[in-house]
Amino acid sequence: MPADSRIAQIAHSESPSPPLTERQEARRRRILHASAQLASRGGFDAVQMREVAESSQVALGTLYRYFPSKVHLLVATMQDQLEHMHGTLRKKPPSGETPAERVAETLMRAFRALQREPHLADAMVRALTFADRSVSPEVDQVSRQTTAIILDAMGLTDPTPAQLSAVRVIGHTWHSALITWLSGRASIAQVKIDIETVCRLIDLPSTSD
Amino acid sequence: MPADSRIAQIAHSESPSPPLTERQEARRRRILHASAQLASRGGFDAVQMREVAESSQVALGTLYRYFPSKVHLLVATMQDQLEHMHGTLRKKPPSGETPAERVAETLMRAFRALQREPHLADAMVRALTFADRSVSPEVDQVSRQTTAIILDAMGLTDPTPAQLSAVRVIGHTWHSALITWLSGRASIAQVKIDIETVCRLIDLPSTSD
DNA sequence: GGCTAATCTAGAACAAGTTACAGACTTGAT
DNA sequence: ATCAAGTCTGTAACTTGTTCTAGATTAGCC
Repeated sequence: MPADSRIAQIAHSESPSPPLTERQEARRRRILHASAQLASRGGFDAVQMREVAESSQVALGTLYRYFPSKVHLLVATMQDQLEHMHGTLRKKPPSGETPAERVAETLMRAFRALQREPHLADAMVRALTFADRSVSPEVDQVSRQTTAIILDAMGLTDPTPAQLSAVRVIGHTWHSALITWLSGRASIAQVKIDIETVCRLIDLPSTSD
Repeated sequence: MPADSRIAQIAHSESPSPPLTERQEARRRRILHASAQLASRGGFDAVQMREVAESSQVALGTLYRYFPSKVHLLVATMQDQLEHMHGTLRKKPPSGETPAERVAETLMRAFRALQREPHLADAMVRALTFADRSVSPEVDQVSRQTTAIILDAMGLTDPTPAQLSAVRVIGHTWHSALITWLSGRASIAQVKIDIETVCRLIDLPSTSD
């Protein structure tokens, strides 16, 4: 069997892969840091694999061993940032009365954070939606993380299927609205309205049948 | 002034550009046809510019004069297909009682059409969400077309702002759900549920304030 | 028909993602 | 300390999107 590509899967404790050594963990961090930094400068296009490699002091081949494609790298970068954001959001829970208000508040807070680094947001979101099947596990992980953030904001531990569907739809809207904003086709105000609109789904009485 | 790139804008009667000659119109059709054909075979990756050029019997440079990038080409392909689909949908209007039902029915019908050519759908949708600012006008046109289809299904001629926002959110959900299906992260059943869920927004009493 | 500007063709050249490979370095087991 | 297996490095090659160029063709106009 080829000795290759065992590291790539380790990232998000899925399978029982051998743990990374300290130096490997450090390499991985350097790479993610370089990726985020380059992305912050010029978005998706500015994250060039050769530059990431150089800037994180790693050979190109090594970079590819850790992240098997540019999209993998950027999705991993997003996971990283999302974790960070989830932590931040936890500290100051939303203050709204209803679940819908709290979710909208949380998403708008996240949105404002992204506005501070629009290029980074661009790189991550474009990678996410451009990802093909080979990145599905990683993208799915991002979805779960997003779902967790929304459920957190709702204050629910045990959602019904109808609520889960509403949460998925909110996630859809969130990503897609973000894209329209990033590509200059929607204003911040419009994104806000759309988020508030979709959040009303939460307070809806669940369907019967 | 550079004589270049006047053709590219003509596609969707926006500015008063000189009309295409017959042979040019034919070239344009050949290119779009080749693009759709290659996309049907293997999705986004299978649409290779050199192949499109060869297959439509046009020089590479000419291809780029008509469509300034691969994404432009695929978005134009989508416009083309959408027009076709809008025509088809018009012929058999949805039968549901409420606007929400009719919209859901229409979208599911469109979804079934896409399922017949999943690779083509993949190529078009990936291009659409990957498009950067330079493609905004074209992407926007696709959005308008989608909006028109949804409004048509609702049977509305003069929507309120709240309804427009609901329609936008439905469009977001539609695109994003499509992507999750195309990349194998959601089942057809799940897409159906999400569409039905978001369509409930339509029948909601409009917000005051 | 002949002129001029615009367009088209063929093909080379360039850019960035990805792969391949030979040799140096680490790691873990003995 | 030594050996084998696995990793990392540096570099070249390959692929596909995109750009460039020189020469042929076409379209509109006299």
